[in-house]
Amino acid sequence: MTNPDTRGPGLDPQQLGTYFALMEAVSLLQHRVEQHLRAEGDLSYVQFQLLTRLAEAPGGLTMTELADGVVYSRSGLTYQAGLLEKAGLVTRGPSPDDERATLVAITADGRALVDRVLPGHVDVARGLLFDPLSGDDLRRLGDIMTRVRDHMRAQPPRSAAPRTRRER
Amino acid sequence: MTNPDTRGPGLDPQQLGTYFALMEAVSLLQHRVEQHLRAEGDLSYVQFQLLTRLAEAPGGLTMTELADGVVYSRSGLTYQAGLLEKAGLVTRGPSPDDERATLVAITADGRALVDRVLPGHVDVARGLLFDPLSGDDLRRLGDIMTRVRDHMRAQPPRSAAPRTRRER
DNA sequence: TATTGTTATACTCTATAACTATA
DNA sequence: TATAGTTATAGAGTATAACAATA
Repeated sequence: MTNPDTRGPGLDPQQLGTYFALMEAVSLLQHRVEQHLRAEGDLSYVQFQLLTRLAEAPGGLTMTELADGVVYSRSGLTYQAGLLEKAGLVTRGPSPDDERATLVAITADGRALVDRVLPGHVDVARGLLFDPLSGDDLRRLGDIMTRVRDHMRAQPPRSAAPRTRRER
Repeated sequence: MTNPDTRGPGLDPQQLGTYFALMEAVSLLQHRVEQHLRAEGDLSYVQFQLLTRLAEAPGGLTMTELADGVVYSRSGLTYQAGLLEKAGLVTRGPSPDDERATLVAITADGRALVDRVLPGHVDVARGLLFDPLSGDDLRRLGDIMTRVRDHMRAQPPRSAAPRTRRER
């Protein structure tokens, strides 16, 4: 009957509550932010992430560098980069350093779009996330989430070698 | 050139950093958690959410109640409920109170699956989220995110009446 | 008339595997 | 042989609109 008392250890109710509150809050935030980006710039959040990352990389990034941390598959990035290129927001070209690599760079239009969309984007985040927080809450949350993010980045992808999982 | 000094107000660098750290950390967390749920119980996170919600609703929930907070469209819920029903994890039947409503209830198999998957699920969350946090961090994060979630729940869906957005 | 839910459908996104080319 | 990237393709998920039934 999903009675907390009958479950094993490792299910600290406080951790569970914190975890669920975090996941629900961020899900709501993501949804609103996606709606805003789609309405304002016809962008998904992933595309927005790629553009902002490229906006801070003067010389452009290779596909591998660009994918890093955005988590998903190579082909997924190729797909997204293709969309951004078609929209004129990025360019793709061969890398001088490594003939295998593709260098992706943001265009002036891409920068303009980021600059146009970012203020409203942050307004949405502020209205939902920062409104109910004090200055001290904000500092603490920033400190906590920065540590958590760095910890997660350092975690091995859970399976650096599980090659096609055995089917039986 | 996306120079912070040339952007309007409302773009507090500390807020921005906190926001991005939060979004990236939770994205990574979601990804890992989805992988675990898929491998362990052949469930998406949304399906897991629906099941856990139903596990705490003795008499079952109507589709509308079940959808509430999970944000997405009616048809999306019908789709997911159909999958869960096909898998034998929930049942759907008419409501005695309102002939229009569908009552969704979790089955014994559904409960068993939740109970089987939850410990590992929390293990993943603990390894990624709670590991780098002190007890005090945890309390504070729980307090903050609970307030934020409640604030977000209270926010009007941004447009309680925007009926098909005018196309031009 | 408004609300509950389903269906049909189109579309976006993601992932796997096979493939090409360079290191 | 390993790495960078693309392509083909299949599958999951989501949203919109039209619809049926009940309040």
